[in-house]
Amino acid sequence: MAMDTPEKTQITSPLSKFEDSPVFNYINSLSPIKPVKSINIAQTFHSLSFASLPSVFTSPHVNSHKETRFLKRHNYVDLSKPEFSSENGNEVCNDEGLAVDAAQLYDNSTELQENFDSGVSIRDGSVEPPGEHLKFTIELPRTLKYDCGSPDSDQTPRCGTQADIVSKSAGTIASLAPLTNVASHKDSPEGQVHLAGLYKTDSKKEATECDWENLISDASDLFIFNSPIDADGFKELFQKSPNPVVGFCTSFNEVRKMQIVNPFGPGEQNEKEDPFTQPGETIELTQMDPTHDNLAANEDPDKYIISNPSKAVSNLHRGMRRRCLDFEKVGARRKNIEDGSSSGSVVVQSDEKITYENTQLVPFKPSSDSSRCILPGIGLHLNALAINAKDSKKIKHETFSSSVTLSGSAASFHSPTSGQELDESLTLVSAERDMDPNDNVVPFVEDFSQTSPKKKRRRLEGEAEACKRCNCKKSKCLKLYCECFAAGVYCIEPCACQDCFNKPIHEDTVLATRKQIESRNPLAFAPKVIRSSEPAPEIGDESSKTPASARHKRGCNCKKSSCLKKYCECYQGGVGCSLNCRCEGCKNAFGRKDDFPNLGSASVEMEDEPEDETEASEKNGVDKTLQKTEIQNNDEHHPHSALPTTPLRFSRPLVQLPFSSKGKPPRSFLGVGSSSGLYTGQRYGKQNFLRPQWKFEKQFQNVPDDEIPEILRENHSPSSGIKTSSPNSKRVSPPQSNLEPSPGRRSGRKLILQSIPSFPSLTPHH
DNA sequence: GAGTTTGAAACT
DNA sequence: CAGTTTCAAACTC
Repeated sequence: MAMDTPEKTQITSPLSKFEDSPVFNYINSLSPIKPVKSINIAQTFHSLSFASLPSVFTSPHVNSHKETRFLKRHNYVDLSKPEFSSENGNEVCNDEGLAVDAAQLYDNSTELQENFDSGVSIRDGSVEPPGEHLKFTIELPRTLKYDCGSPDSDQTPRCGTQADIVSKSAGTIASLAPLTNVASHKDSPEGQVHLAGLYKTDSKKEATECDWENLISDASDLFIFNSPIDADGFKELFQKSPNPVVGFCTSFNEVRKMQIVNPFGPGEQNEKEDPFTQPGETIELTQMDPTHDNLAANEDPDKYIISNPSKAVSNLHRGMRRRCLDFEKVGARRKNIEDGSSSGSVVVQSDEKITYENTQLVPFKPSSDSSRCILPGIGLHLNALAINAKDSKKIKHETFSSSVTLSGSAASFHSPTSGQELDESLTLVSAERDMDPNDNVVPFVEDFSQTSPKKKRRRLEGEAEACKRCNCKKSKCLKLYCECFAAGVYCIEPCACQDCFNKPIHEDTVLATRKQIESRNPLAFAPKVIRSSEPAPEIGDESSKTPASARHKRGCNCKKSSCLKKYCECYQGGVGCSLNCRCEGCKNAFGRKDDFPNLGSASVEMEDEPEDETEASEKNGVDKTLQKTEIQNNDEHHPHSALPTTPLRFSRPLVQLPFSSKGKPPRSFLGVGSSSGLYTGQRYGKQNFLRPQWKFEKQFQNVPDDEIPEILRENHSPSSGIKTSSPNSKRVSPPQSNLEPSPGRRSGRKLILQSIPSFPSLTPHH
């Protein structure tokens, strides 16, 4: 179980008002299971690796719901896409689907409310005032845009200009529904533009409301999986919450209802069968001018009340799929396809998700939008992120989303309240971007999907992003040697690999291989870098100060690089070496192994820990030339250097990764992806894998031990991490989804996300 | 861009 | 589990 417990028992510093609010607490207290799932979904890898995910969840429905939610979001985003207006006949399908989804969303929400309160049948939903939902739908994208829109901006998100609440909301939303955003972005780069337009136009006030609504809805979605009771509790808490935002509760309630009420039944229905699905409506949506600010406000909600859950779901999945390699589901999906019965509407109880996806995929492939059609699959998202990160803001945007996605579920689960954190995370994302000097801001408009290989290539070099591009010659991209594979993403165009099997076409092979590898090492696809929470309760105060903010799960084994080059996974991951490392002559700028806090050792020295090698050397009074020797002596000299995590932590953020300009983000970060990510994302996620997770990280950190899987528990104490071992006897630290390669960037933030195990082991049986 | 170095992953 | 080989990224030129 485990994975993440949203519960933050200890929050060192309130990131936001929200956190303090009862609501936040409530959310945190929610069952850990849900978040995990979310995470899995979000992350490329996680989902892949866990065949046993279901075990975590009590019922498949839950999963379905969640996914459904994402899809819906996704759809919303899509609504704003230009495609709707597109003249292209091919798009009709897409548009239709989108429209349907949006309508559905609305419809569902409405229905849910009705049902929830009055027990009215689902269909009654039409009665309800759609306004909010619609608005909400649209708003979401905006919000994201809002926050994420300016990756370039400094630490300060755009939203900074708006009321805090708004920004928070946005942030929260983003975190909560990263998938949706991501998917939308990915699916249609064009859509981003529209979104941007919307964003620009919408009024702050409205945005605020919407944001909250979105936030709530997202949160509710997360919670939905929980029992209705929980939802109620949450609701109550929420209402009690001091939060000034008006209508928040209302929105939340609605959302909650929606989710609870809509257990999927609708999704299962065939589109045609669904009385609510109306082509005409679809058209309306299509016609909508994405650029309009407030569709919700202006538009008649009723128009949108088209519900086609199936499509919505499929859309959702679609978005997810692309980003992540969902090995587990691949098989199922494939089966569905083969069945032929799967006209899309057909629902397979066992894997509703898949079913929907299939449906979705079919219609979309034909789409004129190249971006959509390219890889039916999975993993694209992360790749896309990586690819584009450098080139465009849009990419950044996506990255953000993706990162969120990776951690997303968990994150969202944790805290709706963490708006601030979200903002921060956003900022972080921006920061990451910033890390790479080469990262030129490109207009979101740019369609990354269409980027030429050259561009991608270019990105490769400069990109700090986690894009995974491999150059495998012999491994067929089916071994961990392959960064793409390791990150849980399919290889894509930018890859220069040969004989690549890491493609959707070979998903069965990929899946099988993955399983094989996981059987050998369950943590093989887990994020390599684990960000441990700051304070380790077990450790003394000193230790708590020294959170080895992040450590490589297995530790490195560097012999010649002194952990000063990217050969070193620790260094590459932007983390200091730990006791787990067997490195020789460690000079890791992010933290020397020697400096790694030992229990009991307190050391002041850490404070001095040099951010960069030079500094470190100086501080230590060691001449670089002598460093080697010195390093060896470090243990003796600084045995206690245990230190200082604190100093390290904070100092690190300031430090820029040496490889920032050219370097890719650490693989582990991707994990997002996927594997990284992602519980990740992909992405983290590749990260893009996912990096935005930072904000989530914090939450994870404080999770009580009981709720945290043992694996994760290690994170609490640096020392513990060391103890951890993989089944293979390898030292494995709790997986973490770090999207961010460069902890340094995140200075001062408690972003440490304790990794969420990507593998099944996390499940209850664990 | 080719060649070298490096260390993780895989293999024995 | 240790040692060796394979591999591809990182790095250098």
